[in-house]
Amino acid sequence: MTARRWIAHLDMDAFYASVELLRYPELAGQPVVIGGGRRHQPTQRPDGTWQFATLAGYTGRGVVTTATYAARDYGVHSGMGLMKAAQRAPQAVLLPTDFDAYRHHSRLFKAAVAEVAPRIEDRGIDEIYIDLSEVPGAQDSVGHDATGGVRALAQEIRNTVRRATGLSCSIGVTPNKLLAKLASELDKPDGLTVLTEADLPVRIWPLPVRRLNGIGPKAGARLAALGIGTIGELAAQERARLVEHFGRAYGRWLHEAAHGIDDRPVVTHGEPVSMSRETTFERDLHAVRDRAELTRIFTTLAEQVATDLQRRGYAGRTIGIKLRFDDFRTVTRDLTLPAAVADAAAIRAAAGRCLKRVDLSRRLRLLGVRAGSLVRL
DNA sequence: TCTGGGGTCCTTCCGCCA
DNA sequence: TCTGTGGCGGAAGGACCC
Repeated sequence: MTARRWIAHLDMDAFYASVELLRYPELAGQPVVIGGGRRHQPTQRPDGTWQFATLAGYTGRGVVTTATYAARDYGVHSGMGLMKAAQRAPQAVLLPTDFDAYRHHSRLFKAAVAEVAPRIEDRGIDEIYIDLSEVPGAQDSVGHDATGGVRALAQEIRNTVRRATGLSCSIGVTPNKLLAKLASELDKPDGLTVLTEADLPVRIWPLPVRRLNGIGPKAGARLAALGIGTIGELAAQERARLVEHFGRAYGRWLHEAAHGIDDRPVVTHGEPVSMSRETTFERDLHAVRDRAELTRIFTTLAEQVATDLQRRGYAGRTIGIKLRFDDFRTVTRDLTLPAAVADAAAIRAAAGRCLKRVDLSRRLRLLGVRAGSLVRL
C-alpha cells in the first residue's frame, strides 16, 4: 500500500484586518478597511480610547488592501479604490497598513505550523502550502474514514495557529496544491475541507473557472467568450480544442487543471529573483516641470533597493525601471551590467541610463526601480 | 474619482554566433 | 560565400498572484 499524497493549503482569514483587530478589539464585528497612506493613523483620546478615521470623505489614490467580513457585506473588497469603497461604506473604519505587524504575525503562524508539519512552502505573508504526506498520523484511517487521520492533523494545525496568534485560518487538504488552494476557500472563514479526487464532480466542477489559481481576468474572459463558465464545463472540453485556442502549454494546463491534475511539489526553499521599489505619486508629475521632485523620488527608490539588497545579502546584475503614464500605460527598461551591484550610486546610475531610453512627454503617475539577476554576496 | 506595491513566470522579439 | 537553422542571452511586455 503506497502512501497517499496529502497537501494542505492554509490561508489566514482576512489577515491584515484580523491582525488589526488584535490591537483594536473594540472594532470586532464592525466594517473595517485596511489601505491608503500613512495618514489616517488612529489617535488616542485622553481617556485612552481610540479615535478612528472613517472612509467618509476619503480622497486619494489608495486601494483597499483587506476588508473585514462586515465591510465585505457592503460590497467592499480588496483591490477596490478607496473612493469607491467610501461610497459603499462611508461609516467603515479606515486603518493604514502596518506591514511590520503583519510580518510579525506571519512569522508566528508559520513557526507554529512548522512545529506540527515542517515541509512548508511560503506563498506570501498570509498563506502556505504544507506537505502532510509523511507527517505521523496523516495516513491513518479513523474507523472507516481513510481521511480521518489527515483531517485530525489539519485540525491540530488550526488549533496551533490559533494558540500562537489568536487568529483563525482556513485549510484545504487534498492530493495536490491546485485542489488544496480551491478547497481552502470552500468553507472560509475558519473552515477545514478535505477532498479526494472522487469529490471533484460535486465539489469542484460547479465552481467558476476564475477560481482556478492561474486563470485571471484575461483567460476568464476568453473562456467566457467560448461559453465556458464553470470548471466542469472546462473539463468537458476536448484537450485539442483548448490547445487550439490557448496554445500548447496553457491549453494543456487548462485541461489538466479542470480534471484536478497537478504534480507540482511543495517547494520548501527559494531564492529571490528580483527586488524592487515603486511608488505612485499623489498627483501626476511631468519630467520637465517636476524634474526636481522626480529626481528626488528616483534617487530614494534606488537607495531603497540598495538597502533591501544589502540587508538580505544580494547584488543585482540587471537594473531596471518601471514607469506608468497618466493614461495608465506601463513601460519598463532594463540594463544588464558587466558585474552585479548593490550600492545606491551604481543602481541610480544604471537606472538613469534606462530612463534616457524612454519618451517622457506624457505625465507620470508611477516610478519604480528594480534589481534582477540576483547573486548572493 | 478610476485603478497600490511587491513579486514570479512566460512569451516574443532581436541580435549575435556557431 | 550564400542561405538557413538553432541556441542563447538580453530586453520588453503581459498575465497572474498575494
